[in-house]
Amino acid sequence: MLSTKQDNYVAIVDCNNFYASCERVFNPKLNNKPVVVLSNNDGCVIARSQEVKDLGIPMGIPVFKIRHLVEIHDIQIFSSNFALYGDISNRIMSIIRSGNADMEVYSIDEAFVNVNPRYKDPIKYATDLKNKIYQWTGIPVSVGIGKTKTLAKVANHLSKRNVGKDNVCLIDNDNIQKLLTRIKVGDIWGIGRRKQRFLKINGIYNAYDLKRANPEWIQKHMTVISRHTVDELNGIKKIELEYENATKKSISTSRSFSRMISDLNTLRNAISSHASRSAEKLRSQNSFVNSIGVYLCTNRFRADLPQYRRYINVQLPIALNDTSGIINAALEGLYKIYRSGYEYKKCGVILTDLIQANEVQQSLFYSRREKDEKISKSIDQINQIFGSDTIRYAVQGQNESWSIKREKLSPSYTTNWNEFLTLKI
DNA sequence: TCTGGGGTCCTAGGACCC
DNA sequence: TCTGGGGTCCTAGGACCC
Repeated sequence: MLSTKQDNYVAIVDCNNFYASCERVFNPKLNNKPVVVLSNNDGCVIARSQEVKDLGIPMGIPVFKIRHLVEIHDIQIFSSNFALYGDISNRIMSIIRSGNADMEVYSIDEAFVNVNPRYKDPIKYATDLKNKIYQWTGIPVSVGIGKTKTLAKVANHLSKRNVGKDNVCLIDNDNIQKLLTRIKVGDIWGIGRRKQRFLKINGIYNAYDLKRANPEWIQKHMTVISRHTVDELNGIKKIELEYENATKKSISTSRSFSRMISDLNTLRNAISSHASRSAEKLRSQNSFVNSIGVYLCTNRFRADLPQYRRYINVQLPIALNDTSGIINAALEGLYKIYRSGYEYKKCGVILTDLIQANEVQQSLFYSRREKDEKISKSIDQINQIFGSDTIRYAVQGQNESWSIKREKLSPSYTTNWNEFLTLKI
């Protein structure tokens, strides 16, 4: 009988310390040195090289809390450079795809692969792929293999702890009990802090305990998602690979400010810019939006200041995808929720209830809308050629005093002609 | 002084209806 | 004075992910 996809092994290819590794590719001096990459505004640690993990520095910690360690250990700090990481990610995904793989790009640094049964030896397939990616891009990856996505993720977790061989680990019937026993329940894909706490209270401590739990009981006391996790640990595929590049169901743009903002005018600039950027993302997937959410909030870490946070949804009379219409609706929301007398730290725009262009109903305003759409499309084209924000709406403001701080940015080695690496011969 | 951003999915609970 | 019950739909908020 022909093997079906149902029986195939699933592999997950996961880049090791991805952003930190990207910084190293073009700057070999960083090899063997501790490297961290920071979030927007150079706020929190969002990527750590192995050396930094070994120092016990946790993910997400604000950088000001580890200043002393930075000094002592000469930690190399970088602002996040998503242009660079995105480009390297695309290269890696192309390499995986070039092996005729059925794959799902799961995140910027991870891909699920349906291991074709013509690869008689999944471990060899994974090892070859891993070596090729390293050779062609300089990025080290780990591969986990199992009968389901959840088991592949568990195997991947183990592969980074030197289980298996050369950063490749496969879970099969022979080793599943031994390996799952070594995984804490909170390290399973889909089990977060809260579910972990609940499971522990009920005597379920490791992945093998959860594998043996009663699925009905889990569904009743947790969620259907958690039941799927139990099934997947038992080798029953419940979470399918998504081969197509799915259109997004919501689009959001938000930023923390580099300083506190109180005045409505600056908030208007920020909300307009986020609305404009969201509209671009919307058009890039050929969608229209029916409902626009706007929110703002004060700094929750400043207990000494009055706190305020509010979200509002603006329902549109007709679906839109033009920038000016979307900015107007977002500002309408802003005016409703803005209160003076607060120091705001962050605001954002969320487009929800999206539909594809062919589902849009015709309306009386059709001709007007068509014109706005054409304008937006032209702006997109110009901005694509001459750089984003070459053309923008006046309400977005001239100066961006609210915008982000990136003081430790590495060059965009691969995406900007002016910042290519130059070799001295 | 300084604390990220962008997603998906589920559920509880309110509104509304018969 | 007593004050139904069940269904659907919608949404805000939570949990989780990277």
